[in-house]
Amino acid sequence: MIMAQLSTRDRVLAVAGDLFYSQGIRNVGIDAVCKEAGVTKPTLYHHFGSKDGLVAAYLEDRNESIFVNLKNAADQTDGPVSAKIAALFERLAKVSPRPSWKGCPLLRGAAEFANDVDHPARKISSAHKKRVESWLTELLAEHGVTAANVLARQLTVLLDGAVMHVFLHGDPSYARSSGMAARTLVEAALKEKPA
Amino acid sequence: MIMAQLSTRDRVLAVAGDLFYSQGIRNVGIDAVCKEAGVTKPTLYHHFGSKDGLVAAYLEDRNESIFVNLKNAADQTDGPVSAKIAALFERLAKVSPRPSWKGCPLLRGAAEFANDVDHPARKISSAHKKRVESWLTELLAEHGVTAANVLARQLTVLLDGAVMHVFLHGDPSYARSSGMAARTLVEAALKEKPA
DNA sequence: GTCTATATGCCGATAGAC
DNA sequence: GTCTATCGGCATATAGAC
Repeated sequence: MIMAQLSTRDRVLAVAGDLFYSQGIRNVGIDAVCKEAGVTKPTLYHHFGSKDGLVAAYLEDRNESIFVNLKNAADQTDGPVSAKIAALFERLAKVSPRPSWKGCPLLRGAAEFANDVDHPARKISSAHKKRVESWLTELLAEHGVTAANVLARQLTVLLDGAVMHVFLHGDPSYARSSGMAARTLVEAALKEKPA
Repeated sequence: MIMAQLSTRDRVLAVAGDLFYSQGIRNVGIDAVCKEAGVTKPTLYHHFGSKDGLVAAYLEDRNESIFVNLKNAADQTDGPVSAKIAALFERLAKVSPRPSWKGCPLLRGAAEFANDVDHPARKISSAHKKRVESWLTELLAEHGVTAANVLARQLTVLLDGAVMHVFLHGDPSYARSSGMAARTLVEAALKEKPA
């Protein structure tokens, strides 16, 4: 990561993001973030207010980048909707073998704060998944799927299940198996009432 | 929980399980477990060796009870395989609204220790999901599904995706939507080569 | 906006007695 | 098998100077 040109705030956020994602949010202390970013604690607290504030900024950042990546994967795939959907799973299969890949930061964040429904991590994670679901609903509807909202839910659930299992077993083949299931679901929905 | 008749070890384990599940493993200290169980730290360490040892015992315990519950849900449902599979999702919809329900302890445990592939929590969680997958493979094969192993993977992934999303949004309807998808997948597999 | 220095409390784990 | 007492370390957060 080239950070020389970043503002202090952005540099701290970038470092925190790396550490939170690779080590787990609750497993990373403010001290470690400060040390790695080359700032002192009062500076960090000046910009983010609290650790929860820093966590929220981190997850909002991932929310945005992941959403953009998903959209790009679909947009850059030609062919029927089923191919666009399959591309999301193919992207998972392609990205997950990287040593730094450790699952979905939003899902993991929500799991780490299971004790507190009102924690920012929970709210941001839920909103992110709803956002993906809404986007998929639009995409499917545009391509003539009736009851697009139901199928969008099913595919979002399937995709996150795939993420969890690829992570759990360290095996990207779960992404491809799940991608085949996604294809089946899309095609079954199209048969109900063809476009 | 009635614990008067339990051995010290089992009482500590029961208390630790409640706390780990409701508060998150990393968020619960040894002190809290000891206080709640009415023992001192050396006693806990005598029985479990370390916090990781206690965590492993907790997750092994949940592995067993969850697996039994899933099997029971399928066994107690009559009709075609698709109905037995749908029953797993129906069980999720039924159980998840309880205030104490906070998702899958194995998935959450794995997420909490994302930084360490060799942590007992990771191994136990992975083994548990493989166990469910193997059981489903058998169940599907017995009912005439060809390529039962592929379908078992897809259904396991879908089920855990449903668990995560029901948890994330606090909305059991994700279980029913996913159950419908599971039905579709099973029926599509049976059409490939009917029993 | 960034620093030095520190408050305050909880963490996992253990020595040694009985 | 269970206790009292305690170790050393790290957690989040802040007071006050510049």
